Amino acid sequence: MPYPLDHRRQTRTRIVTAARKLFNRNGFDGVTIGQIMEEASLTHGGFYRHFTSKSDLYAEVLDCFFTNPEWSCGWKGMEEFDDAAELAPQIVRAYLSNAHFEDVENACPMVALPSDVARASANAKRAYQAAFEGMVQILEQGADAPSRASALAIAALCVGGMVIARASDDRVLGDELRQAAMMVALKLGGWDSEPPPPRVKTPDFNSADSGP
Amino acid sequence: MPYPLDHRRQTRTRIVTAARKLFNRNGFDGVTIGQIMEEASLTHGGFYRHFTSKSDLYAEVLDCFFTNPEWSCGWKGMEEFDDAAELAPQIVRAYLSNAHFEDVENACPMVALPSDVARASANAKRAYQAAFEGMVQILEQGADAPSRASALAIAALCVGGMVIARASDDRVLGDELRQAAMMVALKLGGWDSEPPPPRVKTPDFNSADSGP
DNA sequence: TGTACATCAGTGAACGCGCGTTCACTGATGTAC
DNA sequence: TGTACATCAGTGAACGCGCGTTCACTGATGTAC
Repeated sequence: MPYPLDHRRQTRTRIVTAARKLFNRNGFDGVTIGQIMEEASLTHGGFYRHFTSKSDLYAEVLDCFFTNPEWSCGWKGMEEFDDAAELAPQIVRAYLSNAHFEDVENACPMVALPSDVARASANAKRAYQAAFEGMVQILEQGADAPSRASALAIAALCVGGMVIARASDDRVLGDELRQAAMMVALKLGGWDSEPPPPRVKTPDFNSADSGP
Repeated sequence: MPYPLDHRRQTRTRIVTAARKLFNRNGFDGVTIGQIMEEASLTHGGFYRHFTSKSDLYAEVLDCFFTNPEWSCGWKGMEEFDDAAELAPQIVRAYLSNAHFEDVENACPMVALPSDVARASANAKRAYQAAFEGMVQILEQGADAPSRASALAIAALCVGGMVIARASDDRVLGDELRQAAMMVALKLGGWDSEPPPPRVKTPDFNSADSGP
């Protein structure tokens, strides 16, 4: 067995990471295998040592992203919250934050890829759905948690607000929309009276660099 | 000036109509010019008599769709409402209805194409934004209309709910989500106490064929 | 009214580029002895 | 410990297909006389 034991696994991970970044920015058809391999510091020929096709990689990217919490923590910035009642409103704030809006490459793929997934395989859709259900589950937890219907609506506000903001030309409208969605979502969850925990800044919609 | 005066215009419209249908179903990269022209009962070579490029057509499709109300009335089914106070809740119901969910080809492109548009030209984004603002404007009108923030949130619930439902694998979750989004949106708008006008059926989420 | 002409929408073959995929080869490293 | 070997990750040239775009040509129809 030549090469170190996890060499293969590491390379595979590098490819998936590169692909996630590029797919997130440009979608499935907007990215070539050559670009992905170059981003992973490899040449395109080696791709098929790790994946059977481009679609195969796509499914794995979605799955990994939606499954692996660490990948989305850049904009979440909330690892330290184990109290569910505190976690839920913080997720809403982070999801609709400037930081998440601006970091396209590391954004949640629920925002970046919905129409791609709607046309993709059942595998891709399952991965998307799993992510959404995971989000709803978190929102439903906690002391005086919102109803299931409210949790679903809050999640739809988060994803919908971001999706529309990204597809709009005018940043001002996008900001206004995200702020409105955040306000309504927090109210729906019953979190509007609680001040945000002091160690995390409230997203500031007037400054481009704010967010967790 | 050979050919009837509006022959050219009619053909152009046929191409745009065919393109709208196909783009809606398969996205920008998932459709070829040959397919579009075939759908319009023409051969691919003639395409460039009407448009300078595929992107050019795409921008026109978005613009037409978002501007031309008649194109989206299949699922709206609400032309007869001129009373704004009645129109707004009816739009919410129709937007999140089974009919709209199932009719992919004639669906609102805000639902079908958000990630495509997010990566497309400023022209495309402007068209998307115009549609969204149009929707918000309708929701803001009427007697005791909701606040601007509520109108934005209601629109985000409509679009977001549909987008997520389309990208999910499980129809049951999609139905539950759309129902929750509808309930919350109607409540937000203050329309939950009013019964729906008798001449239009309330969307029935348990029957596949319901809707206006 | 009828004929010749001009225009231009539409046709379909051809071009050329890019991309997904394949394949013969290289070379790095673990294993056997 | 050192050498020969086997394995397989990675390379890069090549293939072939599909699609956007071009172009010379056809033919339908309005206009001039």
